[in-house]
Amino acid sequence: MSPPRGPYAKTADIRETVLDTTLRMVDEIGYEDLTFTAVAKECGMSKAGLLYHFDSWHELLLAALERRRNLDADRIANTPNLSDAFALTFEHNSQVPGAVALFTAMAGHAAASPKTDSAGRQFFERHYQEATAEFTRIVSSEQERGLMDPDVDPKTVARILLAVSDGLQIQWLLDPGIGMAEHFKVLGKLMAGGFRENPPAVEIRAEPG
Amino acid sequence: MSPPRGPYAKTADIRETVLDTTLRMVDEIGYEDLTFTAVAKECGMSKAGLLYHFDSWHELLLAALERRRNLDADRIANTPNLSDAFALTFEHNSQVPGAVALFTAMAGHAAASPKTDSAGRQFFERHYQEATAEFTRIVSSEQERGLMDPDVDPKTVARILLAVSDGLQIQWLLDPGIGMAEHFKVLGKLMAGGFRENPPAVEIRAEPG
Amino acid sequence: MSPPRGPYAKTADIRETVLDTTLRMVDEIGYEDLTFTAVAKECGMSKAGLLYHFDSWHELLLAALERRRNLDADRIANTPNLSDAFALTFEHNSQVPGAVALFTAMAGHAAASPKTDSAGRQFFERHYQEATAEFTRIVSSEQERGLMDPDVDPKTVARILLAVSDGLQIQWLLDPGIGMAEHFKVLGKLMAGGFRENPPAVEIRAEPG
Amino acid sequence: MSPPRGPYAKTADIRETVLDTTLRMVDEIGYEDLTFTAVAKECGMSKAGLLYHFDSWHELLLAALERRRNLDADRIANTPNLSDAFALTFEHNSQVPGAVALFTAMAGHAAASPKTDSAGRQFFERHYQEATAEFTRIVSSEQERGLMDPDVDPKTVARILLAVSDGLQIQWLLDPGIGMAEHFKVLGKLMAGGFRENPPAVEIRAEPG
DNA sequence: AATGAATGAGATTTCATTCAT
DNA sequence: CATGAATGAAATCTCATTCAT
Repeated sequence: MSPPRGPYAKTADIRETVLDTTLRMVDEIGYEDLTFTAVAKECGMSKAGLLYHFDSWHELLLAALERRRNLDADRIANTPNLSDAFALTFEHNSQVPGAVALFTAMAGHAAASPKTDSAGRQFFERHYQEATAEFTRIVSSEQERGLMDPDVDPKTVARILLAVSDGLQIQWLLDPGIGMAEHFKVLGKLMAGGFRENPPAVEIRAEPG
Repeated sequence: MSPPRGPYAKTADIRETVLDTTLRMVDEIGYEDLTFTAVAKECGMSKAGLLYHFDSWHELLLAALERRRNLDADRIANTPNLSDAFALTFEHNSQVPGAVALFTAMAGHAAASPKTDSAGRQFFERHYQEATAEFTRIVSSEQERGLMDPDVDPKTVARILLAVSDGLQIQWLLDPGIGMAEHFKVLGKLMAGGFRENPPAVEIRAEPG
Repeated sequence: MSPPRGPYAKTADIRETVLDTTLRMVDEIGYEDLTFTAVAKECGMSKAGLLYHFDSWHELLLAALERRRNLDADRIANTPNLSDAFALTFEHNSQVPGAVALFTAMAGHAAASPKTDSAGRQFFERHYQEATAEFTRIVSSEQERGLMDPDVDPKTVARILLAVSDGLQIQWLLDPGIGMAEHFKVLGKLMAGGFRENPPAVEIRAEPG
Repeated sequence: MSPPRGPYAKTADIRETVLDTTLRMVDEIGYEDLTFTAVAKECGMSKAGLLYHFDSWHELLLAALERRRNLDADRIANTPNLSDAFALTFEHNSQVPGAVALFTAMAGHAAASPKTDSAGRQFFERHYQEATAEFTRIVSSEQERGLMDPDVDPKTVARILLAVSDGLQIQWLLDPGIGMAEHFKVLGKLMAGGFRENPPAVEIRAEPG
């Protein structure tokens, strides 16, 4: 029942610390300059010491993305409101551009190297399944409340929204002048279609009237 | 004083050949395994020889992306129809997943390293400006033809569509089972909003009227 | 004063188990891929745990070779017949190519590093002394029975035979097609010289008459 | 016809120099402490520079063994006399114990790892084929001159002699007190069998007749 | 008797780049 | 216009070993 021993708890803590350090660093120095050596040093550990906790650099990276995903999931888990979920996600991502870039780069790699990067593929497939499920839930909720066309497949819409989220991020990184609030507003309007003239959902963080 | 024209033409030809080879290779072997050495060999050139034509590896990569962009721009230049433009872009991208991944990775890098990668940033800023302009033109056209809410800012919609395009790509790479046609259809419906019941725009490749 | 016997017996048992595991593994995966870590895991022990029983990896390896030697010595201890002794040794060695390779490699190292590997040198010197003694005994026996020229120094012949054994092994590993029986036959003939036309000794395992 | 360019000749020279340096070093410091880094430094080259000439460390090592083999082959190429060939080979080997150990270790590895070390296996198979052929030639010559039993297969004898050579080497390394001359003498006697009472061949370096 | 954690030293290899020719 | 040669910096990872518990 209980985990093998006391030290194990400590190990889990160390993993978390390392993962958080990795996520912090990737935003500070960018994912291309993020190296195993640098992470080890920042953690006050030797490279070999770090490899004791993670089997490889690649595995550590995936674990870091997974940790971020868990934090993200918690964030929107109780958000029934589409625009709020969207805004929350975006706001957080905006603060961790490096992590976003890392995510995208690794996703690209996993997608392009299905044979040699099975761990990566596995991770990203699951990530998108879960993320899609989460957004699907929200979209369905909007449909039930009459805020969105009930005839469209909620899962399809969820994937589209996920894509917008990923894609807008990149544009925003390259040009922070882009006003995201405005984009959310327009997106909400488009999503609502002709169903409600002033659907509360499109007002970012607005209290429904 | 001015150098003879002949060599210049040859140089330009070589650049083009190299760029096309690079784009072909990135799809065959993935951008992470694409190395300067490999490109040089495939071009039947020594590394030093290749560096005569391009100042650096990074510059070569950016040049390759630029070449792809030119080809892409030509493709949708005369497409007034939104869903056609969308489908055309996607169809081409689907055939060059490696180039898409490379693009995204370099964009991420440029965004995350504004100081050290000014060339990259410059390239991507211009790329998005041009791409946005292109899509803006199309969106405006749709609005003029009464296929889309004229009150929304066309540029904002254009950026959103661009984001969908970039984002859906990644999901599709990870799960080719995703039916893109279906997503286009739903996207079209959402874009059209309540303006037309069966707006021709949502029919992929359909002739209006 | 003296520690209780129980733990000692257990320790000795564990050492034996580890040694046998090591010998088994070296044949399965080759001596170059045989690592301390791998042995520990296969023994269901941690690395630190294994080091409790053996002072170092090198010591463990020497101990493993010593164990093999003991098994080998038992095998030919009661064999007065030269060709039988030869065949027995070879047959066993053929089934443990990894151990043979390990032996040779460590012997080479010990010979080449007399200063830094005194334990190794000590081991191999003793090994050859004992092996030579064993073969000398057999050669003498053959001479007494009139099967071999009594004028040659039996110890010298013993060393030569030992050398043939070690050397043929390598050739056989590289080309298992080499028929060892044939080589034994010829070797026996050469050893017998002109002393007996059909000396029983040269017929491998054959019943005389 | 002519090789591509002038510089090629220089490259061949460099390879030879590196190979000779490697062979010298392996005798000075032993093959287990011989590293790529050390060889590069001794050659006054960077590691990367050295890798320009050899694709990998393993390849360099095999090339070094091949060079040694060529030198060896030249040495006995014109020796029709068995004991002379034997003595020549041994004398040289005695001066390069490290190379002998390296050879044996790599042979063991190649034999034990046929799948992963195909280059090694290829090298050693060829090596033994050629060495066997050389000794076969000499043995046949001895038989023709009536110095050896003509009924035995010369190739089989050749392999046995090769084995003695490889095996005695190890024993001699471990105990340089072993008098090799004595062993040659006995070996010659055994080889000659009853054919000649005082066959000139058994006198090391003796002038026939 | 055995473990989890951590280390240090070093290994090979990759890769864009430089330079003289 | 192009090459062969050489480099430097860094990368990930291996492995036996140590130490406190």
